[in-house]
Amino acid sequence: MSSSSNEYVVKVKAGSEIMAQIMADQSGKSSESNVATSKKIRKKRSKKQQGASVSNKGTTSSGKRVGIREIARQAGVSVATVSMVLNNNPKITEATRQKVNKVIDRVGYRPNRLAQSLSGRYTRVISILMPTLRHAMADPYFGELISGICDRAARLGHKVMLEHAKPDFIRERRHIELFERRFVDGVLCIGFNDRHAFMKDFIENDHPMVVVNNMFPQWGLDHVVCDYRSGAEQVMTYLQQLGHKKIGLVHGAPEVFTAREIIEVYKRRMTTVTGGFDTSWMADGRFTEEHGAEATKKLLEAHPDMTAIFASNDKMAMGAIHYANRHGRSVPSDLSIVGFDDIQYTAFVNPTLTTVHLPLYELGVLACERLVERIRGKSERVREVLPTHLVLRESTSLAASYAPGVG
Amino acid sequence: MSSSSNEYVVKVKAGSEIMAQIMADQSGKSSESNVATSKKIRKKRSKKQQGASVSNKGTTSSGKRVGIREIARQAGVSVATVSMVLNNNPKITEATRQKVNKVIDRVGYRPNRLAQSLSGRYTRVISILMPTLRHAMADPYFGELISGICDRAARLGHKVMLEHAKPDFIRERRHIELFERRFVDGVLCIGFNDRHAFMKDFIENDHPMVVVNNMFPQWGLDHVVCDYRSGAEQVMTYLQQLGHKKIGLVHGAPEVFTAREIIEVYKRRMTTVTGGFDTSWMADGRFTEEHGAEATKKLLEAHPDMTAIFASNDKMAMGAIHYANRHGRSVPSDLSIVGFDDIQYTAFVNPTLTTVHLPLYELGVLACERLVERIRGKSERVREVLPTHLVLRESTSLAASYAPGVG
DNA sequence: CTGAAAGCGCTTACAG
DNA sequence: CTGAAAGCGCTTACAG
Repeated sequence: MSSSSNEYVVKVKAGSEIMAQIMADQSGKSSESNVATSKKIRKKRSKKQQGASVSNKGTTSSGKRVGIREIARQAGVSVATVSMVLNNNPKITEATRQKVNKVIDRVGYRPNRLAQSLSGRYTRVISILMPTLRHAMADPYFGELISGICDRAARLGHKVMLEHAKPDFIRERRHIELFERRFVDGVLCIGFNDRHAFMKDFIENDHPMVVVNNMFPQWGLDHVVCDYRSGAEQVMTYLQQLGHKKIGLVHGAPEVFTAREIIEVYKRRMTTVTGGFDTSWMADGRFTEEHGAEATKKLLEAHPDMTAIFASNDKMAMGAIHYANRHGRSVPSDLSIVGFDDIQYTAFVNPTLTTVHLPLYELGVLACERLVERIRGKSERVREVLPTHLVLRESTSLAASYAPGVG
Repeated sequence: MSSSSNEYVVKVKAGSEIMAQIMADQSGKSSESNVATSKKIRKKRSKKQQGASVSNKGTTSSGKRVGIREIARQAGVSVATVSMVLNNNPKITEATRQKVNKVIDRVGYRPNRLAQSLSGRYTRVISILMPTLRHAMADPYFGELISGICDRAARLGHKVMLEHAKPDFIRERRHIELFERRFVDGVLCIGFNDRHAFMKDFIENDHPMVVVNNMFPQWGLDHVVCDYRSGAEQVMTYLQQLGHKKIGLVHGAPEVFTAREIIEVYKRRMTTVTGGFDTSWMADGRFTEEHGAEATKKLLEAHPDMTAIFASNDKMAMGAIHYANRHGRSVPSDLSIVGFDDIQYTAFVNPTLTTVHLPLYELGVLACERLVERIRGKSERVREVLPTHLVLRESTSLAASYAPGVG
C-alpha cells in the first residue's frame, strides 16, 4: 500500500501543475479549424477503419456507415420510400412500412440527423441561455429550472444545449448566430434583467424565444413566471400575523421585474401597517449570500429594533441568518427571517428556512413546452403565471420586542 | 391596483390548472415528425418570408439566406476559395482572404453548420451524460462540474448538450445513437457507478468519452478525478489531532469507486488508531441529506459515545448536523462533523461546515480539455488526479468525551 | 494559389 | 402508393 501511495503523491503533483495551467491558460486563442491537426486525424481514422473490417451493426462490411440508400436497396424500394417510412408519412402502405422497418432494424440503421436537419426544417435542438454568473450552474435555482426543461425536452424529442451569454457573446451576435447557423430551433432565457436588451433581437428576427421566470413587458417578450406578487403577499401577511411590524427587506437587483414586484408588495403592505414608508428599511442583497449578509448588517445597524427580515431569495436569507447569528441576534427568537425560492437544502439548514415555494421544476417544464409549441408554429403570446405558496419552517416566530443586550 | 390584482387571481387560477396538467401529462406519445403539423408551419413560414422582403443582414433581397455560393460570386472567387478562407486554410493568399472576408462581413454571412458538419468530420458538440436523479441539475456538485465544462467548451469552440441517461435511454442504445446520428463528437459521464456498464459501449465503439470525477479501472475508461484518498487522509489526521477516537463514517454508495476510496482510508486509519475495526461505525448515507440524517441516527444510537462523524459528501454532512441538532447533540461541542465536496453554501450554514475542498470547476475544465484532445485524435489514456484540501470551519472542535444528558 | 465537380446523407416536390 | 431527380449548403480531392 505504501508503494501505491507513493505513486499517488506523484500523480497529485502532476495534478497541481495541471491546476495551475488550467487557471493560467486564459489566452483564448481560437482553436477552431486547425487544418493541420484535422488532416492528421483523418489519416489515423481511415487506417483504423480499414483494420476493423468486422461488420458491426450499422456499418457495411467495408466499415462505412450504412445510409438510406443501402436500406432502400435491401428493402427493394426507393430512398424516397425509406425516408417517408422514417418520417411516418401516411402515404406509405402498412406493408411497405413493415418491410422497410424490418431492414432498418436488422441493419441497425440510424438516420444521420445532420442530413435530416439540412434537408428538413428543424434541428430539434433548443438552447438555454443564461448570464455568466460565475458557477451559475451550481446554483440550485438555475438547476431546478434546467432539470424541468431537460426532462420535458427529452420527452418532446428535443436536445438541449447550454449557452452562457458573455458580453462578447452578445457583441458578436452569437445569440442570433445560434439560429442563423442552424444550431437551434428556439431559445429559453434564464436569469437576465432589464439591461439585457439583446433579448429583443430574437423577436425582431422572428426566432422562437421564451423568458423563464421573469418578464419584460416593455419588450413584449413571451414568458412563463412564478407568482412573485402572491408569494410576497403571503409572506407579509404571515409576518404581520406573527405580530411583526418592524420588518426589513433584503431585495434583489431592481432591474429584475420580479424583484420589483416583491419590493412593491412590501412597500404597499408596510405603508398600510406602519402608516408610512421609509427606504432605510430596504437594502439590496443582489441575490447572493455575501451581499445578503451585508444588507442585513446595514438594516440591523440602522434599525436595531427590527424584528423580522424578508429576503427575496433563499441565498440572501441564508446570508441574513449567517450574519444575524454572528452578531448576537438569534434566529428566530430575536429575529425572524423569511426567504424566497424554496431551494432544496433550505429544509436542512439550521434553523430550517421559512420560505416561499416556487415551482421551478414545473416552470421549466412549462417553458419548454411553450417554446416547442412556438417552434411548431403556434403564434399566440405566451404569458403564464404559476402559483406559489409559503412554506413554514423554523426561521420565523412570534415577534418579541428586541431589547439590546438581552436577546 | 385592485383591478390589476383581480386579473392576477385569474391568471393564477389558470396557472393551477397548468400545473396539474404538467404533472399529469405523463403519456409520452412521441410527438416527433408529425407530418401534418410540419406542413402547416411550412406554409406559414414561406408566407412570412415573402412579406418581409426587406433585405436584412444575411439574407438576399428575396429573403433567402445567403450561402457560400453568393459570397463567392460577390467576391469573384470560387466557392472552394470561400470555404478555405472560412477554414483558415493556409493555401489562401492574404489578399484573397481579405477580399473574401470583406464580402462576408458586409453581407453578414454565417456558414450553416449543419452543412459544415455533414461535409466535414466534426459536429463540434459534446454531450454531458448524467443519471436521472430527480432534479440532478439542482445539485451544486453537478452544477459546479458543468460550469467548468461549459466555460471551457465555449472557449474551445464546442457546444454543450445535456443528456439524462434514463434506463430506456440506454436500452434503446440512444447513448450510442448520439454518435451514430451525428449529434456529438464526444461524451462526458458524470455521476454513474459500477452498475452502469453501458459506459463500456463508448470505448467498444471507439467513441471519445471521459469519466468525470470517478473511475472505472475494471473497464479501462478514461477519467479525471479529484484526490479522494488524500482528502480522506487529511480528514482523519485532523480529527485524530483534535483528539477524536470514536469516529463514525457516513459513506456514499459503495458501487462508486471514489466512495470506496474514502471507506478504505477510514478503515485503515481506524484500525491504526483503535487497533481494530467494526462496521457498526459505518452507515450508508447514499449521498443525500435525508439518508445522511438516517445514517447518523443509526450510528448515534449504536454508539452514543461517538464524538465525530465523517460524511463522504456535504449533503450527507448537512443531514448529519440536522439530525444531531434535533437530538440533543450540539455541533461541534458534542459532536464534530466533517463533510466532503465544499459545496458553496456550506460556508453559510450554521455551523459552517468543515469539509474537503474538491476543485470541481477546475475538474470540469480539465475533463472538457481532455475530451476535446481525444476528439482531435490524441490517443493516450486519460488518467488525471486533481489535488484536494481540507477547509476548516465551525463544525469541528476538540473532542470532549460525551456524557449523556449533560451536553 | 484557384476552380469545377463530386459528395456528405438526407427530404421533397414532381411525375408516374 | 412509389421512383428518379433536384436540392439542402457546405468540404475536399483533383486538376490546372
